[in-house]
Amino acid sequence: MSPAPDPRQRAWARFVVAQALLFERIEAAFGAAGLPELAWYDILWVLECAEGGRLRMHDLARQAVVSRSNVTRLTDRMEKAGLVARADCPEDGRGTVCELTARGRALRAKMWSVYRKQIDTLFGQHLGVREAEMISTAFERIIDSTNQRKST
Amino acid sequence: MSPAPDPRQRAWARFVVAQALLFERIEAAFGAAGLPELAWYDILWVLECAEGGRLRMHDLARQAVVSRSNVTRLTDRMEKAGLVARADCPEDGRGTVCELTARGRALRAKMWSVYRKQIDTLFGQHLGVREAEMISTAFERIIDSTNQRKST
DNA sequence: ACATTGTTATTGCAATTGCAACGACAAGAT
DNA sequence: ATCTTGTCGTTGCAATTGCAATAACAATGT
Repeated sequence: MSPAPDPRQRAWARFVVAQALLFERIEAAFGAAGLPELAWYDILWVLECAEGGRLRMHDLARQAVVSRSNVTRLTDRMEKAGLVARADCPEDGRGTVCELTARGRALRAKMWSVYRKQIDTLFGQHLGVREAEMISTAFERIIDSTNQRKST
Repeated sequence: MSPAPDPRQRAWARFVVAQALLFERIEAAFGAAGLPELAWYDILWVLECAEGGRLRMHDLARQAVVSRSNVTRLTDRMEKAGLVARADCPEDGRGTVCELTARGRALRAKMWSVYRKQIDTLFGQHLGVREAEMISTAFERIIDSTNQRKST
């Protein structure tokens, strides 16, 4: 899919390559700074956005776009590192809530300083404001369309 | 990074989420059709684009945006499946060339029919032509910028 | 109350990946 | 020719991931 004739397929091709290259660079930057991988950042960020810094595993998985079993292993390791804490859910005997710790918040802030620089250098630097806004709205449409299969 | 104030950071946030969701769906579609994973498609496509359907491992890894060791394992499995064939490189005693087989071409075509539908449904469907063109050029700039560190 | 069905989080296991180290060869200097 | 230095492709090993199966509980209907 290199000389794709259709502009939409062409856009997809660039999207795929850019994605691979950028994540590679970002992971390298985290590694060079002695910080954990991007997946941990995502978990920390989703938790920090949540009411009370806590979320049930199911919701955490969905919002971080990670498989159910994967979020279990991920939070296992993060709990060992003292970044999150798990506790039984009082409203649902099956459930578990995952809560951000102070240490988790601190690490996310530290990771963000590295992440932000990378996003700017590798991505934002090459976009005009109008372009960035267009990409936001377009991708938001795309994201919403994948979730439309349960509402109504 | 949800209510990101900066439009570029907002664009990045959507980019990350869309990427995860779309790849998840596409892999699921391949799996449901009894086809291999997307990584195999990428390798097949890069080879098919190459002169003579053959490429040295190093170039294959770079063009498919895969680590060196990973392309070795990937082509190991694909060779066992009869999709590619490896041979020593005549011009360089260290090198290995990886060549697409007829079976490999056939599988790529079959995978494309599934892949194409997914790209259209999940991605292209939600973009205007102007938007698609803008995304293509913007991401091309981004891709090019990551490679600029060796020329000159 | 009870049985049935669905959901939640976890785990075992196999498969995949990244990282560092390796052997084989090429390229350039002396 | 020899010696260093760098590159190519592969592999061992540890870590990570996906998939299917599981136990525990919720929700619904009878």
